[in-house]
Amino acid sequence: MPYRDGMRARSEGRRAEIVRAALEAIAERGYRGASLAAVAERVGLTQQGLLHHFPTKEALLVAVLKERDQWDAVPDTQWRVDLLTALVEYNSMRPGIIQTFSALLGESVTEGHPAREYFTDRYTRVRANMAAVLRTEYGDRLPNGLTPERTAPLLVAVMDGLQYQWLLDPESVDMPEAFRDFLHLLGEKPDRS
Amino acid sequence: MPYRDGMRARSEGRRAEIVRAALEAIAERGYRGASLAAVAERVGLTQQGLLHHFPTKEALLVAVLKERDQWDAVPDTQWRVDLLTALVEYNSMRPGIIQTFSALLGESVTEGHPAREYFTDRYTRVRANMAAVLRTEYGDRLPNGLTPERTAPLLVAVMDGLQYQWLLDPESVDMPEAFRDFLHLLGEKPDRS
DNA sequence: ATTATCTATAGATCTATAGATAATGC
DNA sequence: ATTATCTATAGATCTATAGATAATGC
Repeated sequence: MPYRDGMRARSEGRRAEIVRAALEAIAERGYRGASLAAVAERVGLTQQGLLHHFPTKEALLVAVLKERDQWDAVPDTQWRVDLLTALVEYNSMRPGIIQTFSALLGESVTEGHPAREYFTDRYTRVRANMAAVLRTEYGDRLPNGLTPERTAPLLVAVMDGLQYQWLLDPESVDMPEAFRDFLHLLGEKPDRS
Repeated sequence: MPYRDGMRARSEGRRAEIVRAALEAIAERGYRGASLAAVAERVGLTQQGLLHHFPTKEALLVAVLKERDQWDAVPDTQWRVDLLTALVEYNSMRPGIIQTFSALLGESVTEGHPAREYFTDRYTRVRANMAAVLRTEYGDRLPNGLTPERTAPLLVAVMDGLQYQWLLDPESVDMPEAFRDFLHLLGEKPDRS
């Protein structure tokens, strides 16, 4: 069925362009501050033209969040602590994306924000996933005695918190180094062969 | 000079009321999303009445940030790690305030946000201060070998990151417990008597 | 006189709907 | 026919200014 696929392919391409533009606009002004017109301008459309592809502003946000899920799409079962280090290093090379989602996270704690549920669910999932990763690599207790479940929220908190400090002052904060320091704090991994 | 003092006292009282209302409005909608009219309504004023006390929206934000500086106004030299634990416990009882400043921090990483410089400067100061606190209590190296300067950004990151997780899902995240876990990770303090 | 507050209003936005026009692909 | 895009526009907001009115405290 070359017709339907052709249509979808072209349409999806346009939509992808728009999502990319939305990511940039949100990085600059947050979700509430990013107008549809500003996003549209980035892809050479009028605001009404954009609404042909996403019927509401919220629909566009949903697409942005869906896009985010694609990224660190290492399958949940294949995460390892050293991949986290690599992820932080990679992140430190793309401030734009980090800025987008740090701004969204900040906004999402306000009442009735359309990304609130997304982030709540995501953190629940990520904490559980990180706990599983830690258990695989350290066993039921880390060297310092903490359980993986108690350590996971700290691991996630450090990643997020460092991003804010780094975005505000990249010269003063070496994010990857700081994250490695945190892993060092967790203690040496036991030999589990 | 009872006249001038009287005037200032009454005026300052009104201004303080307005700042309090602004803190609440920002917690609910962020700075960009909080309209002057919404703040004014909270104190029974019209939007134009409010502008008599703060000539612009940004002037009101500046007052909000100034207020923030008053709080953890333990003199820089008198901080101790166990006061941090108490602070985190105290914070966990006032979600409103934490929400206000978590929302502001998130917004502040976007371009040209009026609180950006405030937060940049604040984090520089807080990191230096935390490093000094750690040095006083642990000496030049923590038990795990990290210097106070390398540990300080992690300490700050954990506090901020935990706040987001806790605001999004207070049932699932025990913020004070998690923070104590982090301090445990730093290792036992040496006897420095 | 100074201070606090109000009404009226200008001038920008912003999201979303309605409906026209052009292009595309059977 | 379907899809993509545009113009026109409704209806809400939003910040800020201008200027009137009332209250306060010498």
